Amino acid sequence: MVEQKIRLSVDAVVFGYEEGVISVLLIKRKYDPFKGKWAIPGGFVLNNESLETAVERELQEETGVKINYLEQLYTFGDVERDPRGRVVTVAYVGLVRPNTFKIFASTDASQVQWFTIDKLPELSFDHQKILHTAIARLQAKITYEPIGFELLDKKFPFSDLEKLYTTLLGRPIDRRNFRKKILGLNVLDELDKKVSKGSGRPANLFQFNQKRYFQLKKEGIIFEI
Amino acid sequence: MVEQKIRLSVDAVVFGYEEGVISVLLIKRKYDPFKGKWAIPGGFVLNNESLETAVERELQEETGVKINYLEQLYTFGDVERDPRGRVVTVAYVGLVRPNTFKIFASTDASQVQWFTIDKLPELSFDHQKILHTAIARLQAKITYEPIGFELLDKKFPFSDLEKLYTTLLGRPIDRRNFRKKILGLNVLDELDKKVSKGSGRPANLFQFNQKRYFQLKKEGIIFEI
DNA sequence: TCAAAAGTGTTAACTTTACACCCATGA
DNA sequence: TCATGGGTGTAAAGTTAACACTTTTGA
Repeated sequence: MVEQKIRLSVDAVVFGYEEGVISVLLIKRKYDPFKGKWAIPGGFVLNNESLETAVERELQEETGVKINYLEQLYTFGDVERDPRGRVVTVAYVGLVRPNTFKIFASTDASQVQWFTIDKLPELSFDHQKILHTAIARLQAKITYEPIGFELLDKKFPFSDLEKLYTTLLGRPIDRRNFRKKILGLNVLDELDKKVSKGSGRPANLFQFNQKRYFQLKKEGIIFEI
Repeated sequence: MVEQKIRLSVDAVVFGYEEGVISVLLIKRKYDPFKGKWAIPGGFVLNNESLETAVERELQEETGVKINYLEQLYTFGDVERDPRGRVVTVAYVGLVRPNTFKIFASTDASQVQWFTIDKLPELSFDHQKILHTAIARLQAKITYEPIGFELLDKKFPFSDLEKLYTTLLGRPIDRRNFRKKILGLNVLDELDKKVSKGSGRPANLFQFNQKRYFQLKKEGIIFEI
């Protein structure tokens, strides 16, 4: 048997949400191949680190993000996907709260930038395919797992959640029905605090109760929009 | 940067269904590590083959199965999952019709055998974890994608489908409601043929119309049980 | 007092569930 | 003619969808 010459990398599609806009974090590549082109952050896995550790390390190194939620997306292994040779990459989806940290470019990245998901630049490797797979996963997943909260502040007005879902699903949502449904799931705690956004009636703040969610999930109650 | 010493393998959890029983195909390992123990079929990816090709090749080599449906499951990359060193494996789920081929053991396998999924032997590596992930995927997926048909004969009596779902979901199904629902999805062609199983009224045969399914899927109609 | 965003219920349409008897065949 | 599995409809319960006005605040 010939020696295996496959290298393994990880890549992370990191989504952030702010004010009705979903963005993806991309880096500009400092080195060849695809020098000067945009790419999903990622890199080679070290011999003694888990895949998740590798993702977090690469993200930290290249961009400075603080990952809030991370899940494996898919493994891309086409023979010709990397001009340097055979590189198989395990792609992840990450969710972050962009307002809780400052991004910076470092190591392999000459720039880091948030891109609105409907104004993406040309990407390196097969990263467009990966990105589209990730967007599809995110859109599908928010309808059956409570991951939307990972994109919002810990305490948020209900309208933020509604707007997030409107944006991600790409269609309007009936406010009354949505509120009824979500509150009926019993995983949000309503706080006493209120917050006002410029003008208009101040909104009550809510907080996702993960503990209660896991409890309910164990009992077979499912989250579904 | 130190040289990467990670090897990449693929593994396939192959499910078959016959007469109310879901089985998994396992091999008995011919060589160390875990020599003589049961394992999911799989092996190392060659430098110039895609992951899917690798799965199909390994399955063919070790067991002789004819894969009917194959989908990527998850990539398992724990540092300590293989005693030989760092091996990351991309696991797949395969569905087959066991009555359409003959299994045989070859290359790394000293035996190949179908195991009912609730009478599994002790497994090598982290294969138990992989297998459980695969079972969960199969159970979840048959409720929102028409993959159950891949386990049945091309032409099947409705009761076979019903029994398959009963088995996989692990709960009884109302015959009338199930029939209404499935036929309402409009993806089954009713044939003129009938088949009789020993005694009782002969059943009409049905056939899954994949073309129509893809058509309907494109139009946004979703398969759901 | 006006503009802006938050909050709130009811009804009709639709979907899901529960349920039992007759039919066609082979032994 | 009996045993066996196949085939069929209806009504009640539950869920989803449609819809508009009042409240609270800041300017």
